[in-house]
Amino acid sequence: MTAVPPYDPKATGPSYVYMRIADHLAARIAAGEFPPDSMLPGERALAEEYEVALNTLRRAIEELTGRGLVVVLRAKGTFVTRPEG
Amino acid sequence: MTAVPPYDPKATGPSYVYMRIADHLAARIAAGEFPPDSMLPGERALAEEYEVALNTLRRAIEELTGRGLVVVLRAKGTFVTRPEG
DNA sequence: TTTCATTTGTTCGTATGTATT
DNA sequence: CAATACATACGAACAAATGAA
Repeated sequence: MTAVPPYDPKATGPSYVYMRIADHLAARIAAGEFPPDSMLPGERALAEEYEVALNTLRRAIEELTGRGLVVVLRAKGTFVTRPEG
Repeated sequence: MTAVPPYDPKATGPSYVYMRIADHLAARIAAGEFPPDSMLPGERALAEEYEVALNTLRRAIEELTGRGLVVVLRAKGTFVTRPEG
């Protein structure tokens, strides 16, 4: 399992920034970069990393919660869910 | 069934603007002001009426969709769902 | 108890994009 | 093509919850 290529703002794929970021984060999770139960970097850190506004990054996280890949706990962090359980 | 009192930005209740607006809109729906299958006023109109930013009004609508009270159809409008089916 | 740092949550105002009619 | 209506995205500021000091 190779590492997920860095996020490329100009890559082809889903039209919307938040969706591309969600896909990219999902791939990083699937690749084991963020294992089950681990905490993701903070929203603001991720927003900086992906070079988007906070709201846009939050949209991406929202997408991941919708897919059941993460759970968000206020003032605590965003955590990778364990497949199944 | 009396009419829903006008929205009061300073009233007590849920702390968040979007939640108070969602509750207010839900009451208007329940009161029959917006009957099943009817279209709500546009987002911008409602944002003006409630004196909030567009994003905040949209957050309130999101809350209503979560409650199953409305469905949002892009470029068509926001429609009141029919209780049960 | 109070304070502080950390992290997510809300709200604003604005601009631009996309889908439907 | 134009009008309408919802959708995405930006940047900034402030609020609220949590836990540790």
